[in-house]
Amino acid sequence: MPNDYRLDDQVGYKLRLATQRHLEIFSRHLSDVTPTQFSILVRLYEVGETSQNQLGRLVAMDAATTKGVIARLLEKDLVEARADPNDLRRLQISLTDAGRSLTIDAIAKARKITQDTVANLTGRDVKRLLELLDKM
Amino acid sequence: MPNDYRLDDQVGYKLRLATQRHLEIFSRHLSDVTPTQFSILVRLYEVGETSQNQLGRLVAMDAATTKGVIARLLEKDLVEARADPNDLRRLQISLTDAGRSLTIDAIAKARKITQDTVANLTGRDVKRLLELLDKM
DNA sequence: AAATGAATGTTCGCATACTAATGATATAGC
DNA sequence: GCTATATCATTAGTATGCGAACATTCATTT
Repeated sequence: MPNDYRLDDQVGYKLRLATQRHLEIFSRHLSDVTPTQFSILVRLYEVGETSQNQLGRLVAMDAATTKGVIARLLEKDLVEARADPNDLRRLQISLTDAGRSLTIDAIAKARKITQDTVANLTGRDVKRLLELLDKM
Repeated sequence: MPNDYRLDDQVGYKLRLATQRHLEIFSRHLSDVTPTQFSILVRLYEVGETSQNQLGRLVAMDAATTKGVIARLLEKDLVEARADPNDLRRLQISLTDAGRSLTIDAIAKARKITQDTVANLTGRDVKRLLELLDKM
């Protein structure tokens, strides 16, 4: 009988709750873009123009998922796409001016988001949490 | 200039990666149900018959989300629903025999899933991780 | 040069998740 | 008893996220 199994003590369950909480805080501070869209924007800001698939890999996203996220960013004119003349398979993605300024602005807000998310933790706690998540 | 902001060091980003990893391990061990469906089943196993919304709250799920998850569990004949005669708004949900035995079986596999998920962590690490996620 | 295999992007289907809006039913206050 | 409020369930809309199948293009091997 599995009567010593407690759903509430499972890593997966707690991870879901923590993510839920973070998403809620995120959308409260930054309603223009979603966390996923934000990570794509920041990565683009960091590395400059890249192909769509490559960009997806840089944020650990499936090609199919990346396609959808980029489509929504294109619609908002935050990124632009152009064919790579050297490799006709590739679709080069880059930030627009609007995308760049929004990203810079969003990063400032993201600092606050992180602060709020870990508000109940001490500095040491946060460091340890990041380490543990990494190690995992 | 936000050149000291590193996406890879953000709690939200790492949470997403950790969740991703966990989902991958989960589906490898337990392909019959998803993590979400599993948590509903376990909770139902713990508390017995409950209304749909109540059940959703017990696993921190939106009513709309719960509705979809229950619909898929109904289709697989793992749970059954009946109207509550005392409160016609309520839809009482309970495990079927098949659902109960699958749940017991799944819990055994879930232990292995948790083990695999935290394979890189020591016992103390796991305890600390759970505490930190909780505190958060 | 032809064939083979790999990489890139696209589309489809399924499963979460959340918000907002709606309708049905209960209940509390008067 | 009536009404305002709350609760429950459902539906529609938006956004991830993944697997599978596919076409196009590129690189490699024969």
